[in-house]
Amino acid sequence: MRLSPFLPILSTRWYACYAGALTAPALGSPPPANINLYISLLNRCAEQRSISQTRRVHLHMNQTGFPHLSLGNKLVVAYLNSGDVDDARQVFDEMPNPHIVTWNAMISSYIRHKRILEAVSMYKLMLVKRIHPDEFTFSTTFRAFSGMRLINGGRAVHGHLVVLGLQSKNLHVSSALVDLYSKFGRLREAHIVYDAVDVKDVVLATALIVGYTQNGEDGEALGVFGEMVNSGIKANDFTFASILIACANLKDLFSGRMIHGAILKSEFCSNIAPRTSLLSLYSNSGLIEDSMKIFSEIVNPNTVAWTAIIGCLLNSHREEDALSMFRSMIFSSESPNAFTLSTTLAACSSLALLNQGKLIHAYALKTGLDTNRFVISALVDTYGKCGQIGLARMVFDSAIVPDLVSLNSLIYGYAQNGNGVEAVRLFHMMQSLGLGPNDATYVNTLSACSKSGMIDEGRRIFSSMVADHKSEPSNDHYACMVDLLGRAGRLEEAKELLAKAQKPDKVVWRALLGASKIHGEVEMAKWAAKKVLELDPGDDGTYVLLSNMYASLGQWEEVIKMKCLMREKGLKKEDPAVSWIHVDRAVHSFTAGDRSHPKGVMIYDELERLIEKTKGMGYVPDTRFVLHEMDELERDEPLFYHSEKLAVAFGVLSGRGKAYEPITIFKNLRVCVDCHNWMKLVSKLIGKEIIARDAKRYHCYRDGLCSCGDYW
DNA sequence: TTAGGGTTAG
Repeated sequence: MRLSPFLPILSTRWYACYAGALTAPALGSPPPANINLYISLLNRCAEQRSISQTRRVHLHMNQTGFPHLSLGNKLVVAYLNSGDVDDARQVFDEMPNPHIVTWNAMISSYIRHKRILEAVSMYKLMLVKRIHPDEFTFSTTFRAFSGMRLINGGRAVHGHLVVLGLQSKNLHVSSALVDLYSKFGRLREAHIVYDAVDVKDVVLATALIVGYTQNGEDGEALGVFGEMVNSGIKANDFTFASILIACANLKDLFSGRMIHGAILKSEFCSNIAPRTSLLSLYSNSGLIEDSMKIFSEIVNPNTVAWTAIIGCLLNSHREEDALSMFRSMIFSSESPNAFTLSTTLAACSSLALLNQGKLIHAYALKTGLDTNRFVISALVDTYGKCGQIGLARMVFDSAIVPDLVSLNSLIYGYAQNGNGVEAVRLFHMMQSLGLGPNDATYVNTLSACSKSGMIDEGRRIFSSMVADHKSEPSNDHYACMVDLLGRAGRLEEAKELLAKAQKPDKVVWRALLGASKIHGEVEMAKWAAKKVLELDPGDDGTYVLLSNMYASLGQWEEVIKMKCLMREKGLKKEDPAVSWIHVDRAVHSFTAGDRSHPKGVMIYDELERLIEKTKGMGYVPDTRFVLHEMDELERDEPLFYHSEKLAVAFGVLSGRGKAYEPITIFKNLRVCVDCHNWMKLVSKLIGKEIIARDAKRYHCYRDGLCSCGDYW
């Protein structure tokens, strides 16, 4: 048999395929057009999802001049299956009368490729051409409107559905509609659609359950789940994954454990989604070891499972473990996504690990995840908490669309870094960025005013919050204002303001207690402490705070009373003060009077030397704070050996002779007044910047001054 | 057709 001149277009295998279908190929001429041949070829192209073969058959059809109009539907599907929506559309547009199935295939392909706008315009084109949509059209179009976040468009399509009388019975349509309304928080409407279906199935019920959990109505989700089980519908892995999230949000360990049992008995016990939800359930209930066990039983964790376990560790304040889990993930076959990066950045932010944060930033830039708003916010937060407010600002400015959370983080960054003026400036210009303040914006801005002593500005913002937003200030806002006024010594004014709070919580009273302590107002401190303990009798921090205040005033009998009271109540002591510093890729931590470091002798020598030199510059030890972080056993240790001083001494020792680099130390509690004064002088003495991050903020000491302006 | 993981504040 002579080969056809068209053979190069098709491979031998394909030739064999059509040769078999041809009855009598004419020698020397193109194969005759044969509809059955093309149908079989196009079916095969669609099955094998092969774009190159689809193009060849298409070309072949053009070359033979075969009118492919009747084959258009097949050709469109072959292109769509091969992932080429644009070529499919071209063929589609040439067809005089595409089949409804072809319209639907086009719409759902656009959705699959996240080209939602085109999906919706396709639906509109259908209406213009007076093509009657069918049930499949509706279910895909609802998904398109849901993806575009256009509730009104979706509603209008719902209207068409009702007009055509197709609305109630079809499960696919109803599920898509429940999903659409749920995504817009319209649970009442979602539930009406759900109720209208007589014979429900697991997908429909799961869509409603997910709607409720994603809108914070977890109790309702449990209700729908109960109804579903009672009506004999069997849950699948999607249902289990979702309902466990409802239990996790409600911290309903009892129901969660029952569902865990049901999963173990089901065929879905090894599926990853329900297992991932179980992780979250146990983590939310404070059972991190159970979460770890479940994770360890997952054979090949995917990105979601890795992210979940990193988040669990973070929630349990095990940031170091969260980071090492992230490293394990990098070595696995799964790649981090935006969820993973924002979670991991939160761990970096919490530990103020600048270099780790920068590595993740680099990864985000490389993978294009740097445009994700969650990643941006987490980066702004991390840089802010690492004292790199310039970088935080750069990341914020790099966002194409400004985002409220990242702006809130930036405001807080400026607050922490002692630039209250810029924080307030940002607050005032946010409207021009098209962003409206939320509760967190006010908390952050007011706390910026508080940290920078901007009393009048804080007052103005607080009043404007009520006037402009007509919202009642929350306890958090009252706490900020009490803190602002109290720190500035206006305790009576703070007390008057507090009286206006409808139902002040312990956060508000603790703000007053803290301010009273700063100003040595014993009676007010006692009153505030009493209120805190009424609201939370187990608040050990309050006992410690009172005890420290008595100590700073030299009222030792009261100190002893407090300690006895704590012992009686079985409360644990406050966490001991720890300071740490990163040197040569290792973390070196110190507690007060700690001599356990291998270079202990050298560190103490260095510290003595620094203290002597700074005394010469006017350093006078402030002995009021001796007990601040000392245990009874260490009371005889001089004030000089506070943890942050040891960390600074080690930093000076390690940095000597090396290229310039600021000394960065961290402390788990707030930095003490004496150490604060001392570090200012050390920065001048050694001609280097000292950066100290304490529990609340950053202090950048340079040339004898601190960025906080001595107000923290 | 339905699912699980994410950023800020006191």
